[in-house]
Amino acid sequence: MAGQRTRRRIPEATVARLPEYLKILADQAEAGVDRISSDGLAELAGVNAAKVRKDLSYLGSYGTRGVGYEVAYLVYQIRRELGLDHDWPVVIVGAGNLGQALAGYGGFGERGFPVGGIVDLDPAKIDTVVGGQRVRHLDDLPAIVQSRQVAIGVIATPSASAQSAADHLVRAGVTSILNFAPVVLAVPPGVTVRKVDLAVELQILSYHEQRRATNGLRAVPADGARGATA
Amino acid sequence: MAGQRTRRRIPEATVARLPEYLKILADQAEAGVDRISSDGLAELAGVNAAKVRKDLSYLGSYGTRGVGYEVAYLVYQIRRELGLDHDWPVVIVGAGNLGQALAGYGGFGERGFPVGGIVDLDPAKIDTVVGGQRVRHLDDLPAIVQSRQVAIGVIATPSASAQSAADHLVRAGVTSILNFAPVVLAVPPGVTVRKVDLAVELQILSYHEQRRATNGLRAVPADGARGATA
DNA sequence: CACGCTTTGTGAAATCGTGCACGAGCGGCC
DNA sequence: GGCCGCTCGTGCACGATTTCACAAAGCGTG
Repeated sequence: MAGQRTRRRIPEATVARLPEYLKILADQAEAGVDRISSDGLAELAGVNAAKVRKDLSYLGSYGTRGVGYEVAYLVYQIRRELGLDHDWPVVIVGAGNLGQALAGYGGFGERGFPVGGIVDLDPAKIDTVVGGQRVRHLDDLPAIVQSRQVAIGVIATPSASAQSAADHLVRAGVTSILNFAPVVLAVPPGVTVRKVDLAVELQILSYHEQRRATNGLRAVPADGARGATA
Repeated sequence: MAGQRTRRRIPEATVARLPEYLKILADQAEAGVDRISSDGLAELAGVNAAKVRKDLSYLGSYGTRGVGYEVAYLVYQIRRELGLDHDWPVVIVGAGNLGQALAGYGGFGERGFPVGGIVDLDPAKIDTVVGGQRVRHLDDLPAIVQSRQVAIGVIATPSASAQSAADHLVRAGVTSILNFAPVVLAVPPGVTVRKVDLAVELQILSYHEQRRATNGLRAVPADGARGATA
């Protein structure tokens, strides 16, 4: 019972799908569904049933042959594996348009990532209140990170300041960064960075549109989550 | 000169990197750099040089051996391949927190994706002005899509309305969707969907944090754009 | 004009991810 | 208690992607 250690290394592709499964399973649990088959989950997630089984098998053998998976238990196991059995406060760097929207968007806290602080450099923004948080000066970053045990930083600054923001975060002790600025960050080994770039997403869509126009009218499912026919 | 047709099918993984290269190259061009080697570009993009060469080779043989690539020409070719030689107006569905932030964020227009319209269902939001656009009723969607030749829709609604938003978009003639709602959309074949889910990104970071805590302190680069040591 | 240095473009090998097919295990029924 | 039907877990083949390694091809120099 004492925290079974992580069994094996989970492939990155699987890790990227687990949150999706988790969301669906949590919804199902709320809707009163007790059990689900790999087929059922696959349909809801828009993926192949074999993939679901293989993905879940990395967590352990938590299914029952002939029956399926117990939803609640699966939710528990995925949460545990993803480290979602406790909250992860995040600190947002940059209280501009995007930073404010992120702080104001309640979705973070609900899903286990409460905003532990917002910092900025602009004196005009400091001490204003955004999403229930008082904006503090960048210099306070180390104190915020220490006191609230923040491990995840969100960069919502203009591109030009993003690298500096990353440096500050790393120096303050943050080891995971979600970067919204369209620049490639340099960070020391041991720090994980993920990037979200809306322009990139749109440009990928543009490619598919362009291709549809140039060649015949061919269906080209995109890489991410693709929809299935209803 | 008359639009060389697309040479081959470009792998999806490559398509996802081209916008990154494009961004870097455009920055370099602006900084006055004329030529760049696969090595140089690789370093700036945080990837392997061979990968850069292979990626670019899908566009054609636009490099000069012993010299490198001409930045301006590469920019031109990537833009052409991605279909960025003209603007792609987008329509935003949902004028809530996120929709407003997206419309207000100037980055879209600058990068060739002007906001061609915003629609919502809430009478309280309709006719308010967001990011220079008057919010219109969802019923006006077909008219907006037709008149402005919109091919790309952005879903910024609550989860519960996302599927309905997608249905409206598809019916209005949109063939590419960028979905910010944390749900799997069902769309007919021929429609491309990409999903951006902040909670998923954070949960992936959480996994890596959790793993760092459980096992030794091991460096685990994430899937997306990872940073290199400075 | 030939040589050597540099950097591209690309086969081939290695790795990673996906999907199929099927044996194994479980619950329910007779 | 044994049989049947269902669904998981997984070995295997396949396809996609990454990486390596090197021949081909410019460019500058003597």
